[in-house]
Amino acid sequence: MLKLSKKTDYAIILLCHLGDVESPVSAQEIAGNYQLPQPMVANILKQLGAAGLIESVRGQHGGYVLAKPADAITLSDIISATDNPFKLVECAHGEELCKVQFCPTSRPLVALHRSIHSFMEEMTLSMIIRESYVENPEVQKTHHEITHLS
Amino acid sequence: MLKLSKKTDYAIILLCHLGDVESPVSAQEIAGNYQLPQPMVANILKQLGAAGLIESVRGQHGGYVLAKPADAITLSDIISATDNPFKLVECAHGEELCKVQFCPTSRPLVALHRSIHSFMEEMTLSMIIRESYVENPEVQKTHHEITHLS
DNA sequence: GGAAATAGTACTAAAACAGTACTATATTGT
DNA sequence: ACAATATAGTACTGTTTTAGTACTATTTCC
Repeated sequence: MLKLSKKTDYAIILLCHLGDVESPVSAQEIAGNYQLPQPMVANILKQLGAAGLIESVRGQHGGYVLAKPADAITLSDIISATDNPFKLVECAHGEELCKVQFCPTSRPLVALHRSIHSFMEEMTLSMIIRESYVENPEVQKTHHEITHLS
Repeated sequence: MLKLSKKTDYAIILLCHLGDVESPVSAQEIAGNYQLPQPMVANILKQLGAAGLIESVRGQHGGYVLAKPADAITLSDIISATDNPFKLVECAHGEELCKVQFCPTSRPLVALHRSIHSFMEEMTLSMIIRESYVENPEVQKTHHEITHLS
């Protein structure tokens, strides 16, 4: 089904959190804050670090901070880091068939793919954080007190 | 991962095909045309029929036709028919937690969900068919000769 | 009645996902 | 020095989802 994996789901939450603070935050701290399984959170942060979206500080008071401004991180970046790069469809026929230059088998989905992909390229972390406040205009708390809902 | 299931992938192809013809087309005919497994195609057509997107004609020269104009069928409709209705995220915490009225856990994703969902509501089958021609401006054949590619 | 089509539903193997576990390394504080 | 607390890297496993198949019943045309 067309839905975000929990990994990406969590990753967005974690990144929103990191976008609201300056000093490094540990995996344990975030996991506790959102009641998420600590090993899961730790793993996702590792992946986000490996993808270059966040930077790590090792050692006793270590943790993670954003590696770049929140408006330089796109939804596409996040999905690429936690799942594979976004691909709306796979070639449904044999691989060899679809590697020919002018594959005769379907292009309607390519247009769709591009539309959604460019949407994700334009949707930045800062926009996500901003929209979360708009959703809760009456609530005046820092973002990391607001978590997620389906 | 955020991708269409093969079912939906195929469904779009099938619907594009039906959008280009007037008389009923059988599952076998379509399967042969696109080299797709016949039982799979048959099953998807059944589902699309149950969802009211296409109408069936039973009997020897039966088949399927669109139940409504191609610009009245949205991508959202198609996904709802073949997979479940689009839901970007599930509640990642316990179900009981997120059923409370003002769930404190995250709303950034709700905004995302709405954006993508409205995109899918606006993307009609006729747009998909039209864009497939734009993709292949040099090719002047009926659409059902053009299939799909990842 | 036979052929060819849809209707409905149940089943299964393979792949993806979610979550856990373990070992190694780095940094801080005492 | 050493204990505590953190990240780094990676491997493993049970569960769920997906993709595809199979079977039986019904409808329609010839």
